[in-house]
Formats: sequence, C-alpha cells, structure tokens
Amino acid sequence: MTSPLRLRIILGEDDARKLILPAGTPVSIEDLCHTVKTSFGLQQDIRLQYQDEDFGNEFMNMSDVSEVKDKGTLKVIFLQSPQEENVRTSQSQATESVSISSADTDDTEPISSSGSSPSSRHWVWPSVFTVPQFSYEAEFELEKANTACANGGTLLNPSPKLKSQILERLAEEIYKFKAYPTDSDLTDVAEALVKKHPCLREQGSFNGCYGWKISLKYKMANLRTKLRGLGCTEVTINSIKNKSGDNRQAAFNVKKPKRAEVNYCPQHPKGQTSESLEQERVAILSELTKRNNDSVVSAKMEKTFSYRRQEVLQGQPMVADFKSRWPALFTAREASVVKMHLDVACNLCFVVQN
DNA sequence: TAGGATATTGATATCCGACG
DNA sequence: CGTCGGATATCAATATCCTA
Repeated sequence: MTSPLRLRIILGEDDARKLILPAGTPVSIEDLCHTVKTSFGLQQDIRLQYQDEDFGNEFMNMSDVSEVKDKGTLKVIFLQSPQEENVRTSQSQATESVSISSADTDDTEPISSSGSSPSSRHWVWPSVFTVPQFSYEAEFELEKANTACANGGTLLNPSPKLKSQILERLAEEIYKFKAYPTDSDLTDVAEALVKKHPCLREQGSFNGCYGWKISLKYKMANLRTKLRGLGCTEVTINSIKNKSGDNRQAAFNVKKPKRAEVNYCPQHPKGQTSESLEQERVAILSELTKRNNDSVVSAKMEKTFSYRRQEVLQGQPMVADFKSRWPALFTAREASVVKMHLDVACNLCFVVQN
C-alpha cells in the first residue's frame, strides 16, 4: 500500500529533479506542494501540473492527489512574480502578510530556477541538496569511474582539473543559496556529491567526504574574495576596508542573512549607483511635500531599497538620523514597508538600546 | 561563564598550465 | 627557458559559537 513514490519534478527549463516520497501518495495536493517546496528550498508559493494521458500527456492543473503516479512527472508553476517576492524580507519574519503593488517591472529578472540573478536570492537552503550537472567532459569521466567503482570498488583520484571543475560548479550552485554556507551546509553538499558519484568517496575519511567539505570551504572563501574584488555588495560589506574604527578585524560582526531571509543585500537596480540613489533619496524629500503623490514616493522608495539596505547594514545608523534621511519610511502609508525592513527596525532598536 | 572548537578576512605560498 | 596568472591551500589574528 505505502510503496514509495518516485517523481520527476520540473522546476524550470533544463532543471528537473528527482523526488522520492517514502510514504507513498501524499494526503493532499497542499501536502505535496509543501513537500516539493521544502525539498528543493523553494521560497515562493507554487502549484503543480501533471501530465494527462487523455490529452497526449500535456500538462494540466492538478485537482486530485490520485493524479500523482509513481515515476510520474510534475511541473512546478510559481505563483508570485519575482518582483513581489523580492520586496519581502522573508515569510518567516513577517508577522502579517503584506501585499505590495509592484511598481515598474522594467528590470525584473525572469525567475528561472537554473539561471537566477546574482543580485537576489529566491531560495532557502534545500532539505536535500541536488548535485548539479557538470560539464560533459567531467560527467563522462565520472560516469566511467563510477562504473569502475561499482565493479571493482576502485575509487577515483580526481585530477586537479576535474576537481577544479567540480568545485567550481558546486560553488556556483551553493552561492545561489548562500554566500556564507555553514559547515553543515557544506557537509550536505559533500555527502550529496559522493552519494551521486561514489567514485569520489574518500578512503580513510570518517564520512567519506570530509576532504570535499574542506575543499568546498576553501572554494567558497576564495569565491567570496573574488566577488569582493568585483564589488559584490553582499560580501564587500564584510571586508576589512568597510569596517569602521575599532572593528577592523576580519571575523568581527560578519553580516549575513538571517534564517530564510530573502533579498538580504541586493545589488542596486541596473544602471543605478550609490550616488544616483542618493539623488533619489533627496528627490523623495521634496516629493513628500507634494499632495496626492503617494505613488511617486512609493516607486522611489522601492527603487532605493538596495541603497537603504546597505546604509543600514554598513552604518548601523542612529534611529533619529535614519528617520530624517528617510522620512517616507515612517509615514502611515509606508508602515507596511517598515515591516519589509523588519531587520532594519531590529537594527535600529539595537542602536537605540545601546 | 570559561574555554575549546570553529569561523572570518586578507595576505601569501604552492602548484600548474599557457604562452612567448 | 622564464614568467604570468589562476586555482587551491595555508597562515595569522581575532570573533563567535557551543558545551559543560
């Protein structure tokens, strides 16, 4: 009765993943959606489509769990636009759900699970890390070694080139979720790697992949260094040069997103710089004096979101200063926006308390 | 709350392949 | 042959987390 269900889940173009439901058919569609979301770390709400035999296996909206078949394929449809998703700090932190009318959608990044924009994150760390496809060359070599491994039990000692390719691709995948993965995150990845490619298992390592974890750690640290050099805000915020006065120590107060926090430290919108956004901030001050001008103010507030975030993360401003710089944030109409800046508020409270 | 384990950045060492 | 650059690895100094 409860034989496990094996499903193919299509998350996007060129991105299909395997999902195993040990308990068999889920109790409800909601239950299944929830499982899919947590398994693959999807932050957005989704619905599912199944392949209907009556219509040449076209994808149709699911209406009943009986449509889920072992070895069936389900397609994930994301419900919210990425713009709306961007604006929320996180679902777990927001105490009330806040609906935002998205202003201009000019620079909306298409949400595709395979090619996400480097400036924003839509995913939380998945409960099961999916090892990505490597280059054709690397996959070929691994497949050959996996076969040899299955037959004779011989492990592969990867060439520096292969190892580098593997680390590079894994780091890219990890970075989609986190710039600062924890030790256990990296253990997840290393374990997933040697599970998918048994030839990469390490002899003499207590869990068979300790070395991979260490290498991934180095890789991520070096990746951050590289991105820091390129001016990626999320990591430059933690560079020594950006630390003030007495805090000039590497490991002091490393800023990273809180649990499940999305869009923690976004890059500025395309074509915008700190200088141009500072001008926008000044413009907001004068726009505020006009009547019936809410939509203009809201649009400019949304546009300057990244700038405000950096101000808070970098400077820990005094609440009075911040309020005088961004009065629109404290008006009744923008009260909901304050919720979206929840950790802004937390930081400010912290400053006030001290 | 003390202290050991582990994490951070940034500088640097080591290795290796590409290139002239 | 030398040297340049990229990738991986190591180090120092320090902060923070975890456990007892």
